[in-house]
Amino acid sequence: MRIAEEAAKCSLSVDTIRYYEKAGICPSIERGPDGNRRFSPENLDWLNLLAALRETGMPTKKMKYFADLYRQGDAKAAERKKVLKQHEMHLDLQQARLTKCKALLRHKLALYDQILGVKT
Amino acid sequence: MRIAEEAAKCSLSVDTIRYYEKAGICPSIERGPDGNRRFSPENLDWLNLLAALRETGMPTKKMKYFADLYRQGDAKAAERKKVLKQHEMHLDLQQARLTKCKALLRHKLALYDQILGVKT
DNA sequence: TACCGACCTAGAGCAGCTTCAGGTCAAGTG
DNA sequence: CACTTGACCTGAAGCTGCTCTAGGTCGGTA
Repeated sequence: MRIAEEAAKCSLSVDTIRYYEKAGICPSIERGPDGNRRFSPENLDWLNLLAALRETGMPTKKMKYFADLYRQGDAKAAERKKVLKQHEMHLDLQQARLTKCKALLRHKLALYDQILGVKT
Repeated sequence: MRIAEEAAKCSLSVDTIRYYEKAGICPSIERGPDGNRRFSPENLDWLNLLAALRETGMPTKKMKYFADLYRQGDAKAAERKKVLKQHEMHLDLQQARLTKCKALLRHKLALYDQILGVKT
């Protein structure tokens, strides 16, 4: 009786967590004698990271690649870092999109203000 | 012999444009006597807006709703404005996610620097 | 006339969840 | 002690939003 809480904590749905584990997108999660998942702090750290990566547009394929590197241990730490670095750059791209969209919306909304009169 | 260029201009794929038109997500696009689409400035303006909205996470259902309002004319202008306003707020949410992810990545990258030594 | 490139449509395929059907188990209730 | 309830489990089907494929049309060049 844990998964619902933990899911909420890291802003993933219960189903998404199960899906991620099954697909190897996150490292596998220990089970109790009842067959239910027992989340370790490490698990939570992972899920938190994955949630953040997903929310900012990382494809699951890349997340899986990252998880695969993790399973291969410290030898692959440098490569893992590279994946994160890459995503950091991707964030800038998204930032640009956000800014562009914001400007466009402001423009459109100004037009609506003209049409509608500035009541709202 | 137009769609490929126009698609590139508004950063949508040719297939996406066709899909949007067919699904009523954008207003329909005029055809020449050859059956090919002839994009009006208005069409381009729409596609540009849709591209920006999509890139920042608006679901197609909402885009379609917006297009439906447009087809209903000026009477629905206020409602259309509301949709855009709503998305403007959604942008802030995304901004927060971006910022949070950025902080998390910085933290993780710092840890990797410790493990790997600061070579990179 | 034959081919090439850019367009067209309908429909299949794919990613990333999300929902559903059917089942287990532990705890509380009459 | 049987029974219900609630949180978990699994495998598989369903949904969204494209993306790709197959098969075809049309206008221009060799």
